[in-house]
Amino acid sequence: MEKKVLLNDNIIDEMESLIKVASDSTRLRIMFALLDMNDENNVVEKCVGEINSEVGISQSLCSHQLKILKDAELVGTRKEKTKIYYYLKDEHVRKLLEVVLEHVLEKE
Amino acid sequence: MEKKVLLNDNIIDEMESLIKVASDSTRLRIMFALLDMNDENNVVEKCVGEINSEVGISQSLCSHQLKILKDAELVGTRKEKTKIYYYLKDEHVRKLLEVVLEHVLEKE
DNA sequence: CTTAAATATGAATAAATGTTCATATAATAG
DNA sequence: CTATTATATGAACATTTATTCATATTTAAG
Repeated sequence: MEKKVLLNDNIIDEMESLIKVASDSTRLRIMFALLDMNDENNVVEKCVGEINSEVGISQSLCSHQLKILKDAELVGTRKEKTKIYYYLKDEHVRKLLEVVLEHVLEKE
Repeated sequence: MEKKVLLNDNIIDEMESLIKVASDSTRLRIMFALLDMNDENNVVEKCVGEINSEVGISQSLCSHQLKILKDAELVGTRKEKTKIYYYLKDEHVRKLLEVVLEHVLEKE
């Protein structure tokens, strides 16, 4: 009953937007590139060039998709000289990727 | 390193498919309708008619979207006379909704 | 067998989305 | 100031997707 009150249209729409951002394979690859080697809770940062070559996509596409991830506040940025470093911003993102990965692996 | 081996294209694609299924407000509403009143780990079942009137969508749309949810194995069905009861099939779905809801509520 | 109730399906349409290409901006080095 | 490197942006296109409408299927009841 309490949950029902919270679940107004606004919240559903925000959930939809957030999940949509995660629902694309290119963006998933980007997020995993930022998750990779993330031992010991260390924050992993990579610049755009590193990301697009690691993921195997064009610079333009990478930049477009990073903008979408940043607008959704799933990644953050840090500027250093000419380079802009991106990192996963939110613990919820990691959990989301974990849950979905588990689900997929379980069905093998 | 171990994770990297697992993350081949197939798995990314399956993750994409799964998240795409969850990334629509109509399907989110349907899933919450099946999650609602789910105290004590009880399984909630509702027939198509109950779902579409509760969610406020047409019978046809509801049926289309339920098919998508079922193909993704996020919901299951049980037949009883002329009615078909749907229920949330997977614990991962609940976790996914939880994580996303938390993320959205935290940003208020 | 006919009718009614519950659900599913197919075609059509409109809207949203991912990707590419060309170009713009910003910052640094020479 | 100019050239170069790194990143961002806008327009265009092709594809996917949600929704509606009309109709089909299934099951039970009379």
